[in-house]
Amino acid sequence: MVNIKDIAKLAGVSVTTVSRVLNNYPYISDEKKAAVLKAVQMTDYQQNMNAVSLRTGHTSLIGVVLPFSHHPYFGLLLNGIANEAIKHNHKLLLFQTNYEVEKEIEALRMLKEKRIDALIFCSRTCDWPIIQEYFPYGKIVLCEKIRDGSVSSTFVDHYKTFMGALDYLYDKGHRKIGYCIGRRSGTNSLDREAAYKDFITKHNLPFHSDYIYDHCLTFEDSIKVINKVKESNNPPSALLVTSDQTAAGIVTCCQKETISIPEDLALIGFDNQPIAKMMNITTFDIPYKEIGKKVFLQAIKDEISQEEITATFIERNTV
Amino acid sequence: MVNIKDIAKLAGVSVTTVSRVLNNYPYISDEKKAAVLKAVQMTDYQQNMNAVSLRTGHTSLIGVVLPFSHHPYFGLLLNGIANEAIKHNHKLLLFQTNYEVEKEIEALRMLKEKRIDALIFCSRTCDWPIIQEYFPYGKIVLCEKIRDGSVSSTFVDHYKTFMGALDYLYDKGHRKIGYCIGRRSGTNSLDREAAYKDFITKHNLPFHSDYIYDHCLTFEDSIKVINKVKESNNPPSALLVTSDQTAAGIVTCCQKETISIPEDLALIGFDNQPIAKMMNITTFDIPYKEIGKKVFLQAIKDEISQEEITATFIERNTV
DNA sequence: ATAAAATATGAAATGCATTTCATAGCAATA
DNA sequence: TATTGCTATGAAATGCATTTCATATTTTAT
Repeated sequence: MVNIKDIAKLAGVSVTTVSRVLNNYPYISDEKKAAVLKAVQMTDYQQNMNAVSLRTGHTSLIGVVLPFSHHPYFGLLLNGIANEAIKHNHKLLLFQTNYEVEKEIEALRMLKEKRIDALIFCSRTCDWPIIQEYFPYGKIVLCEKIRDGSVSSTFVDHYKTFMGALDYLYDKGHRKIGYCIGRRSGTNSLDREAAYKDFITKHNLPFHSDYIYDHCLTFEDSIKVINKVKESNNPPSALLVTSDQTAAGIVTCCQKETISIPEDLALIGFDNQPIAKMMNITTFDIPYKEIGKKVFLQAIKDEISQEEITATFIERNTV
Repeated sequence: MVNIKDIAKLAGVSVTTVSRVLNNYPYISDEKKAAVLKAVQMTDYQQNMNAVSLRTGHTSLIGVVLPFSHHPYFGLLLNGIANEAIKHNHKLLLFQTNYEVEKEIEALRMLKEKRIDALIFCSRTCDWPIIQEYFPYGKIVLCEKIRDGSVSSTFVDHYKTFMGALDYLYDKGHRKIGYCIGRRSGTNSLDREAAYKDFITKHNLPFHSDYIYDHCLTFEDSIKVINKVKESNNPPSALLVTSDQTAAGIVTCCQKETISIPEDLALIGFDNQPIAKMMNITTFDIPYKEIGKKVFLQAIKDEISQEEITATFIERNTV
């Protein structure tokens, strides 16, 4: 394999000059530059990026942590990040964690190993202090609201959004409201739970723990929800569904089960995915690609910043 | 930042010994080993993987090329690859190409730059000779049928599968069969087109170019299909839909439009996604996670191999 | 008892490119 | 004219860890 030394010899210059040509250093005579370029061409030379990274201390690689990539939520986010990465000539290292802490730590460790310049957490399971340990080793960016201003993040205020949705349903007359969520833990989920609890307290409504439907991520997860709703002798009259996929599934299920929407069951989805538009589901538009873009930009910037993204309510026909 | 030299000094041994301890070389006295480990612990030392990679020539990084990650097809494939990568202590570098050749070449270049050990193409746009150029620089694995045995691949025989589906529809009495596909180009699409053309030739059926519906990937892409079907004065009586997402969308559309399935329009989907089961769509099960797993294994193995994956027909209610 | 094999350790070479330092000619400025 | 700034180039140091040699001490085998 040909290296910079070979090029130098071939072009009759020093390795310094070769390096300078390769890195567009301005003060090089045209002859030497041409000679180097010719040698590169002839030998089909390519820098060894491990050597470059060792020397310069950075890799143009950004880590992305997400539990799985086959859900539209993460798919879209990843898409947004990837598109922006391309623009800035960075590559992405993917860490699929299945929500396992050990995998998240592995990703963090790669900051320390200098294999990545920064790390984006699309979602996390590990505790905050673990993340903090790795602050010295590179930029860490999250997709959740951060109390202290210690790291950059781009986030949707889920408390606010959830409360807005709940109030809307309340105004429409609903008193038995439930919600479907991907997982109970995680900052974003806890924020929504807090909103839900504050809401029922505010309006003096009874708390039904069975109005909270867990593990709702996909289209088919709706089956379990509708089965539970059918079995209940006091079912909710409205559901907040944190994924449009599941909301669409619920609509489909209800058609089969002759549960009419919104009369028997009102629905508010989240994400404003194309399927929600197609099925006329009232939802919140959340610009995931935009979030992906922002989060990437934060990852490559030196300054720490917090960006709040607003979810916009889209009224359609399921309430 | 503390390096191996610092550890050596601290532990009172040579850097060689430190390296050996770190790499589990067998012949080290217990005292020295303990001293090194203690120094590592104390200083929170972590190897610089760029230096390791520079020296050893490999990175434990595998590149994955795919057009986009927000479609279940690629999401599932990626998931399968990622799960297997974890088992083998490898990480994935993601190349999202949007089917652009330039991006694919960038991915290939990273083999040459020694940033990745191998490259998996989930889908490609670039021509074969371009790929061939990079054979010397690392293992390349594809998800398509390979003529010559020059690279490893895991693939579904789409010609065979498509022909099987067409024959099935023919036996059921269908003579006006169309199909929905993601893109017209690409080996897999061309294989299906070949099957389609051979099929109509075999049965002496007329070729309607408008029976081929392009750009069908997502649920909502079904709208265009159904609109075209409605407008046609000689619409197909059956459709092969290469993505269950789109097939599910078609089912949903048809419900609204009161086109009854399978009477007015028969449907065979592909992928056997959960949504197909839920909506009772006749489809082909294609084990994408399994393909992902295989393809990863091929990427880290030295030998070249070709693995054919069989798509299994699942009869449900849309034919 | 002696040769061969196993255990244990370190100095120095190596992988490859960037960057600092040093040097020198030439043009612009004071 | 003297001084500063720009252009141009290369030797050597540097980033960090692995691996090859070289060497020495113990064991084991013959």
